[in-house]
Amino acid sequence: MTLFTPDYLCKALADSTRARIALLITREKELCVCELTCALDEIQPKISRHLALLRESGLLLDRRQGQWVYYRLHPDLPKWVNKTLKTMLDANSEWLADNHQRLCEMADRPIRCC
Amino acid sequence: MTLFTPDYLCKALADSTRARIALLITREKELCVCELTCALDEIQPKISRHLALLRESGLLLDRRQGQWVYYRLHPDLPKWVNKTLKTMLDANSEWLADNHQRLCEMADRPIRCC
DNA sequence: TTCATATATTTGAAAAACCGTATATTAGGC
DNA sequence: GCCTAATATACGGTTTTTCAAATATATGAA
Repeated sequence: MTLFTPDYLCKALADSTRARIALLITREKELCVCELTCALDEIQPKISRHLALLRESGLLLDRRQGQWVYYRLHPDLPKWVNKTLKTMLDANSEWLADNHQRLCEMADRPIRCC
Repeated sequence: MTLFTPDYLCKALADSTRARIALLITREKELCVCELTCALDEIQPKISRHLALLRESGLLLDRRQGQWVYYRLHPDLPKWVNKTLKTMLDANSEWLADNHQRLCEMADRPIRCC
């Protein structure tokens, strides 16, 4: 079990790419690597590397479904972490607007079946 | 005016020293450098350096009163930043317990007169 | 002015973070 | 098996962060 402290959480989110990933996932519940790559308009290795950091930090959990790997918030996060993410998301929708729009306009988004 | 984004705030708090300073000040409203130096049990230049970062980031505001310099949260912070700090503080009192105790036991704390 | 206390800044080095590119791995369809 | 798409990791280099130690500045008291 990961011990979340304020500086630990902030270190995980102290990067634009990771903060955007975390908030988009907070909003959408679950996203796969290619959806995030499209939403953030970044190259895939960069997204994967930051996702690995977020997974290793204990913030995200992944599951593979066929070729795709989906990431979601870890279900056992302390309540204050979820609350913090929600607060940040609610107040920063403008900051995420471009990412959200690219996600919505993405062609051939993979279909979740479970 | 500083533009606060989630990653910007998290970068400011992505260090144990700075996170403790920010939360102690959130709790105590205002603290001077020597109080923080005592509460965190760190050398003074280290505290001053991190305070300068927090001030330059727009999170803290300082005022000099005699020999002492007091730091408080910047009054113009976005609401979500205050809310985030409050959430972190409320859920992490245990993490701050030692710092808070050292502050309470500190001898000759400077007296605020204004 | 001289001394002491509180605070800030500079310096130089070590550690950590971040990036793009190249390469591995894994799954699915033929 | 081979090929392709999705994802992960390794490599090498640049930038950023952090630190302790030394020094500078500012205030108040004598």
